[in-house]
Amino acid sequence: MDKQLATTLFESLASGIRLDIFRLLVKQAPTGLVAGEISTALALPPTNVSFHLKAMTYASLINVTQEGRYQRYRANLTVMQSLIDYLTAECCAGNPEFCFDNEKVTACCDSNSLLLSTDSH
Amino acid sequence: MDKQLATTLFESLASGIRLDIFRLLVKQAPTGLVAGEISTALALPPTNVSFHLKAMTYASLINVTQEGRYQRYRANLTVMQSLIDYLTAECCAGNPEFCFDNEKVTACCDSNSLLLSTDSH
DNA sequence: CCAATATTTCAAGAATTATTGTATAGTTAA
DNA sequence: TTAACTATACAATAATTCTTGAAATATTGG
Repeated sequence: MDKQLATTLFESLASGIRLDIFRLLVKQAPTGLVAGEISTALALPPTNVSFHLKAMTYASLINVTQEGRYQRYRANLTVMQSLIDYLTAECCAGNPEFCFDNEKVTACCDSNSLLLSTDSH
Repeated sequence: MDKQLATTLFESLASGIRLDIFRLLVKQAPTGLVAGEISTALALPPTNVSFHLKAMTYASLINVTQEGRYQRYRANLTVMQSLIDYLTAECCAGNPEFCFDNEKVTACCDSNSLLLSTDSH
């Protein structure tokens, strides 16, 4: 997870519509939804949804697969986990005592040491 | 953590400059830095840094305290932790098996149950 | 008070992003 | 093949965000 990717992912999440789309797709994992279903569920014009889906796909926040005439979108939960790891590393980095309550820091850092593999921590 | 706050925070992190500022302040926690130090460290015009600092402060991603003629900025690690919790809840929500590797899911969900207090999970 | 310093506000323009209707491309089923 | 359907591409406009220099505000030290 480099800065460029992190920035792009945050950009992808920094819109009410895109956040709605992502949360909808997480709820529908692993099946996902086709574009029309997303458009209907959020009551938005198909072109607008398509615009945001394209941006989110480019950012790798979601994936798309073709199913005949449908385009099925799924949340990319792997990259989301990487983003959480990145954010956790940013937050904890050298300063766990200011990031977490005392009673929580042990649980957090234990899980971090398991979840973070490559990062220095 | 409601959607509005989450969106605002993602917006705050969705710029290379603001991400640089935040990472710089995390590294300097808990002392923080005054505006001029940030401007110098990142080699950016003071007005531009001020613009971003204002946005980040409004979003509560950072805090500011006055020290004479200086304005000292600090990373708000508490809200960052809330954001990580929110993102974790979004990511895991109902679908831990698609979010984490099998060997990691136990560690993750254990820490989540400790870290998440109000959210249904 | 005055001069120097630190930071923000303001204003203007540049750049980017968002929204929507229309048109196009691709797919399916009869 | 044709008609219906799904989704995206395109184009135009609207809206927002970014960047920067100049001016304004506030504080300190002499």
